Amino acid sequence: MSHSLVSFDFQQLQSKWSALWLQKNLYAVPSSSEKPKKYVLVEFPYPSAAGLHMGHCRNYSMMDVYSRYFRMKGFNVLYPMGWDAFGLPTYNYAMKVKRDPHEVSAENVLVFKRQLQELGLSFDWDREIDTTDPQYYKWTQWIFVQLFNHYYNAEYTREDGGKGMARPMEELQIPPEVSDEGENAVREYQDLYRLAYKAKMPVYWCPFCKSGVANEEVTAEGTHERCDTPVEKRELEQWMLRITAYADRLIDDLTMVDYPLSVKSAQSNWIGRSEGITITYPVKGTDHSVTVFTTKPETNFGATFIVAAPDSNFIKTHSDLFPNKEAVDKYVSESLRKSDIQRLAEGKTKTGVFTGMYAVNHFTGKDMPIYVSDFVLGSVGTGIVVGVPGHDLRDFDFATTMGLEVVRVIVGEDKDESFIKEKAQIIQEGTVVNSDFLNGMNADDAREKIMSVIEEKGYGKRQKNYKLRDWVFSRQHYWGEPTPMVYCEHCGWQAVSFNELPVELPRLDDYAMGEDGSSPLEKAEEWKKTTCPSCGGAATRETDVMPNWAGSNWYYVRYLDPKNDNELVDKKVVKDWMPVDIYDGGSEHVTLHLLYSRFIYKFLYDLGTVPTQEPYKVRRIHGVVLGPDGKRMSKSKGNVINPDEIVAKYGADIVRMYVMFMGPYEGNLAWSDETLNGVRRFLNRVSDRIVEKIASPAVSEDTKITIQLEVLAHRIGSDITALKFNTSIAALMEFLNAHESVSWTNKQIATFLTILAPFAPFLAEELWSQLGNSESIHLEQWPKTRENDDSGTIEIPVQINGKIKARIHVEKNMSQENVIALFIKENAQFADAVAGGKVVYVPGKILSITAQG
RNA sequence: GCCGAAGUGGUGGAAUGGCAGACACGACGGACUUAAAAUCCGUUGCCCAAAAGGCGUGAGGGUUCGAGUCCCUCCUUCGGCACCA
Repeated sequence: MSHSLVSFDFQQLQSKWSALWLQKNLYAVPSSSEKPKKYVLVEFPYPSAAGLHMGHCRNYSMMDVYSRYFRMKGFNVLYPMGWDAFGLPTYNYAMKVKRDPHEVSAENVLVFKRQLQELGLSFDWDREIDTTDPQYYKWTQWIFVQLFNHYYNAEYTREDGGKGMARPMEELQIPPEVSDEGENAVREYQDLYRLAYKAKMPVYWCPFCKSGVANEEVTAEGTHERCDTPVEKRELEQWMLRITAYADRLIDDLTMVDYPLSVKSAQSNWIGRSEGITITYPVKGTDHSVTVFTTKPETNFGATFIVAAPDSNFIKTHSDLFPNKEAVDKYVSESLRKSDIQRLAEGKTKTGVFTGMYAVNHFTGKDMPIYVSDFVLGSVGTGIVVGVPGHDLRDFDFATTMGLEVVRVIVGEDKDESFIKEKAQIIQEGTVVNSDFLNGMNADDAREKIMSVIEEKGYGKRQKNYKLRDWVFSRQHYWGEPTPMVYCEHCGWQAVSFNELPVELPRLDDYAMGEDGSSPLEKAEEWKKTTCPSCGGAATRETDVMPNWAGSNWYYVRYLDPKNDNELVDKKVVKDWMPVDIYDGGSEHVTLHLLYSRFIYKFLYDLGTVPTQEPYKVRRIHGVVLGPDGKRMSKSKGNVINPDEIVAKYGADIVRMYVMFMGPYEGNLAWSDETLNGVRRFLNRVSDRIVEKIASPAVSEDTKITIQLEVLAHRIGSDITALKFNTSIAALMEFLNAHESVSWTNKQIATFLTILAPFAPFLAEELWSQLGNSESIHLEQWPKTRENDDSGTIEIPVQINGKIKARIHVEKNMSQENVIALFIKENAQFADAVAGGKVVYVPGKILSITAQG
């Protein structure tokens, strides 16, 4: 491999300096310090067999510059790294090559670590964590046990004044009629409230991964987001986490954090809170009733029918009463066979069957026929909706198909009461009509009014509804944290006691998943056998493991105290460091990982383990490095750029600076060898010119260069703070372009190298030592800064009626009067314009004149 | 449909309401070289032969001495959510 393209011997520099930095443990971060703290977090990678991706290089390099800058500014900066090694890719790969995932994972970690170290990233390796290390997952399991041992008291007022808190199970009030029935009844009652609970329910199942997957991991196309296989639904008994208990806090606390608006809205869309009311209508001729949920009760005078979902409880429990039972049963069994995806694919034509029963509208007294239709989802609200065809597009479609009455109850300014489809919606700021006591009110007031009436008369109750579902937390895999639960015939599910943690993953002869979907751990007969923590009798271990999110929910807390064997984290240490000051990551994690980790962190907050309500003060979303063809890099497209090859060819400094220079932080940017060449030329010039300047430094100081260096230090500092790494590098280039042909003093050379150091740590260190320094440049303070050069003269444009007509040289601090006088002296032809017009002088920027007429 | 982001040269992209196109790539011309690579110098938004001049930040309005930037109305692209009641 030829180095002739690079004018410095980067291989020699890298091996020399990285060895020395490691030996001196240059980037070790003390847990406590007089300095202000800054916690810089990047998403930790799963170490796949393919090695580091170019995207990792870019993201970690950018935040490395950020960390190095703040270190030089006097902060105690924590920039840690670890391994999210329980990822599915590692497991799938191990299965493919038929090896123990432990071994494969350990090898991958070594490759990743070597690659990261070669890039000169300033991680504190003493704090390295690995989610597959039993000393780490001991605490992942501990969190699970705590979830099992707590319930959510939504009425509890916390110390911070907020409402709702996880409380120990012992505090849960057991109704007397339950405790009268004995121990088993009490246990069953408690199980209904635990934050981790086992439930048999239809869950998505991935036939490729042979495992259940969370709703959140299924794409809109109905495929598993990890492997793109279409998912099925199966009934499985699974551990669930009651994330829904935290739904309000997960939405409301977004006001406490600085995330991009798009991220906040993705989070709250995902949780999908809607506020409305339930209404219970009597079923005509029976003593039964039907309960709907609606967010638009002000339209209730326009309600003309009721529709229940095929899988709703109402249909299940009333089917024998329906006059049209036969037709209903047929429809229900047909639609239950269809998947959600199928139903949606069948298009907009609504189908349904009349049950033969009627509900009575409280307000109009009219009979509303009760239908069953699959456009209503059993899992949403009460699984039953009230049809208001005048103001809902779906209801309108259904009414049209079934020939049902349409009543208009809200009109816009045009007062048009016709029933065309386009008008079948709520009119913003509309006026209520045809609605008795609501007539003439605007829609918002009418909603409040009718909700109060509904509650007063006992027809229903205000309620919040969420799209968010509880989190399926079981996977039928091998490569995950064992769920620390045992099953006892007498005592039911019991948590493993603290001194038994961690429950280690047993080694197996065959790690493959069972064809029937059973966990590979089912085969660990000896491991499965255990004793019940409660009665001491024989018990069996849970064989499902946790999903790959489990370890990444809380890893940023463990970095603070990675070797603590007595607590998840030391109380004082976590108080000193949290929250994370900036969390850099990808857009693919803005819903799931962010939501899950915020949930678990809030739970830890309720336990008193962590000191703040939110884990991440600032979240930023970096862009993606695309292949040279502008598409996402992938093996199958053959457009993958391998970091090892590029680093071997150009060296770490050039690669680091190129990936930052290629475009803005948040941009998705195509790889370009040509642009990389520009950076290579720049660093060659830096090396060549600085070596020359060291050989013959200036004898007397050119203060202009000194001032320009101070301006440069300021500009780059503020650019780095704003994550504008591309323009920082442009500023370095501009400076060298302007001053490369003259000699600098040693002091000036030193300052320039200090500013360069965060970007090109190896070359800067080398030239620094050639300058005669024995300590590392990376322990230097950031140089003196100056906001702008306000000495000397400057050329400014003169704008007349919006057009540049002249240029004048002015002193930077000259007054408006003097500038105008100077202008007229040099440009007498504009004297009249100035005298009769409006004149604005923006110091150092522009002189603007607007002539009259 | 709802929510969010973004539209600037041949390309990636700069620009606290103040000289649009910084910086870099590419292209063209030149120097060096037997030649290539590497390096160095010059030109490079568009129109016009050039100068002068004019036109230019998706479109159209507006605010302002001054708008890529702020406001209104559109268009287009990308991302997220979606028969969510």
